Amino acid sequence: MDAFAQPRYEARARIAKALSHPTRLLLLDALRQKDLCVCEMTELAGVDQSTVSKHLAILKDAGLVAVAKRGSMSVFSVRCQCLDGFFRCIEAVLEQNLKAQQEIVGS
Amino acid sequence: MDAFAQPRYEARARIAKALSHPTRLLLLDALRQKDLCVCEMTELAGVDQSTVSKHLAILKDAGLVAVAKRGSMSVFSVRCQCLDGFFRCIEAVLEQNLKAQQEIVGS
DNA sequence: TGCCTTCATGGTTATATTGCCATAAAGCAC
DNA sequence: GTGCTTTATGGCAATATAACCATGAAGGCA
Repeated sequence: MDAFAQPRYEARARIAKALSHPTRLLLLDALRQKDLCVCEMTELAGVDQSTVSKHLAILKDAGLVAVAKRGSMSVFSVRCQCLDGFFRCIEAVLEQNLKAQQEIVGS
Repeated sequence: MDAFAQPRYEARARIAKALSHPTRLLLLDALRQKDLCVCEMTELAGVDQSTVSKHLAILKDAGLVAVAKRGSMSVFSVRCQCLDGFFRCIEAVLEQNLKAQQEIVGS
């Protein structure tokens, strides 16, 4: 790989990696509806609060969410509208894979 | 997490995970220009041939690329147009992060 | 046939990720 | 002040990922 291209692809991969865990996708989906604090998301995700906190830190480091302190609570919000494009792409791949599976079964 | 939602998010995450490595992003970018065989991509990526082969297997398992045998060569191609949406999303996040960085420095 | 190219896969090691528990910091109420 | 809530972080164990090397299978050609 080109030495100039490498950091570029690494930066992209860091973003994609933040989007590559089911719990983080769930949290992002929920945050797209409305802003939420950690304890609400802990309930939603059904895993330990520390686990949720770490997932949110990963999303925050990637620049995907923002956090605002409200008293003792941390309220998170999505930081970009562009996630639509990402989710649509994933859905399209899943649909396509499903269709391919059905063709195999049907043949 | 809802027991019904879980497999859904896991399926999404599998696709996203396939997109979360710099070498795989490079390969996909190259394949968006034109179909390529493994040896060409090995040259491009600058890593071991077996490494490229494994990365391609991951992309194939995710349904992101297709492979066609041509003699002793395996020619890969992108399998969905939707990747534009994905890449645009990543670029938007990167741009936004860069802008935020500049604001911090500039303040 | 023999030789070369192309590719996929098993083995191994190093590193990264993920989950929980325990804990500590900070805000709020009393 | 004491408590309770909310959150972030260190520690640790289990698992996953990724790189290389070595090898073997299959195609093409002389």
